[in-house]
Amino acid sequence: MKDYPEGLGAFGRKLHKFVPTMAERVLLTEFSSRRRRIEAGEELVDGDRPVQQAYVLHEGWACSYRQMSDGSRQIFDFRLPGDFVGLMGLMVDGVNYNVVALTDVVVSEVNASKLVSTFRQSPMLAEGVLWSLSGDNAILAEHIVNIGRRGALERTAHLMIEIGYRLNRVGFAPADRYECPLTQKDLAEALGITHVHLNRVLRQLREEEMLSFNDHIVTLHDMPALTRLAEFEPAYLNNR
Amino acid sequence: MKDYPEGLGAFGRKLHKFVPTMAERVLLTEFSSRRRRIEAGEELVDGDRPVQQAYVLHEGWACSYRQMSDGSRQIFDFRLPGDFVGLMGLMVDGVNYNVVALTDVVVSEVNASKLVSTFRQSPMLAEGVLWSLSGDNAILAEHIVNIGRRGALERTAHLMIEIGYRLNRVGFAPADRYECPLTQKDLAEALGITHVHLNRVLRQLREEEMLSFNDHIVTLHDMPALTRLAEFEPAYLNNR
DNA sequence: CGGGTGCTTGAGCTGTATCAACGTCTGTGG
DNA sequence: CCACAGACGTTGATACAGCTCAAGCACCCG
Repeated sequence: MKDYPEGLGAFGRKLHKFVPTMAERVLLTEFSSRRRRIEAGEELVDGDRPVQQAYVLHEGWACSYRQMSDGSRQIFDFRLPGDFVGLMGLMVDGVNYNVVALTDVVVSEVNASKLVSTFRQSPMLAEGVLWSLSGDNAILAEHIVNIGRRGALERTAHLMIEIGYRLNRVGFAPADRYECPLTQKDLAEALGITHVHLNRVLRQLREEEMLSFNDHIVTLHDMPALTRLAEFEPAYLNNR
Repeated sequence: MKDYPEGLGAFGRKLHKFVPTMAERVLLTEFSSRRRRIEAGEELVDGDRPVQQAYVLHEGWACSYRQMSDGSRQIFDFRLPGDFVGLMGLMVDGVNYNVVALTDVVVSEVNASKLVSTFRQSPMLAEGVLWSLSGDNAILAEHIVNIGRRGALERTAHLMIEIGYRLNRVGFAPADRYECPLTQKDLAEALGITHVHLNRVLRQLREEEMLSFNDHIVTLHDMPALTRLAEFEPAYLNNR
């Protein structure tokens, strides 16, 4: 739809604004190189391990979460194609969360020296990285608002719309439908409610013909109604 | 306590790791220049206004919040001395949150061109900005965990400890005591509970002699007990 | 065929919200 | 100097959203 660099996939699509020259193009390509596949269930970032490695996620889903001592966990963000994973780990010694692959994923590794050398070679791309992190920030802030102020129904609708938007933005889904590898338990852990209650919420959303989630397919049947219900405003996803 | 640049205050103290040379020192000083005072109650960032200006906060407290259509609001972060305010606004067209000064504050303005020129002149400082934003990210993630998974008592304890830590880190408070300009309503809006319920929670924390909040002074009477209760782990605040 | 994983539903409980009232302090204007 | 209004904090009574515990169902896979 837009004139972004072809062949760089979701990542290039997201950062296309920061790749004006051929030189930047080459650097960005470097970020997307040496791809490798990681299986569902593997931890991309593990707070208990010392060594930290960041990634660019090209395909598949991951989630950032915090394991609680009582056995429950809180997912605080999903990582979708085009997103950085674990960037923070490069900047600090330790980190107290994990990131796990929810599906098989394809990633490029980003280590600290690659990041630093990119900063030296292209201030423009440094801005791009900052921009990307700002976007993550906005998403986290929105999740706080979602969990802190909205009821379970609105909250669920909001997250489902958000994910749809983010997938659509990087060309991984049409506007009203996407494949969603999450279990109800995963979703509930992201929303701060129990999976039992989420199940009832999903039923209600289905009965009111706003949204369905079956066989790992989410369908947003009635976007206007959903948007109204959740008070969803896409501004924070800083599209283009 | 450490060998950080004197005269740059909280901001220099936070970023001292990224100021190895005199050249960087000068650039950082530039970030702290042209200070001005803004009164309590003024909006530093307003999502409804087009123009966006970022700040370095030198003194005083601010908070980032989202106004909900039903009149309630969710505070998702407090901004304390040494923190950036509204950095994201420089990177995107619009923003859907506000930042308001909770006390009179002293700030330096940071505009987009200053930020970009700094990126060009010092990749090291660019890293510093990235590091700072990573820290904000970690704080937001922790707030999601706090609101999503902890009960009101633990949640309150956690936030109070966090703020104490952050103030202590930039030299604005001893380890177990700080001046806190928040009202119970503000705090409740950050914690995702009502001010009525917060009042009861504070009473309980007081009665169990863990924490008191009177006359705008927070005293952490029993840090070990509080830390245990809230499962507080300071790692995410990436001190030094 | 048996066991695991994920989904669904029911019944009862509880943490937090809501509504309402009152107390205290502070600043303001008569 | 008093009267009053407006913030803020405190407490009680009641309601309800979401939790817990428990069970059963539908798959899928070895």
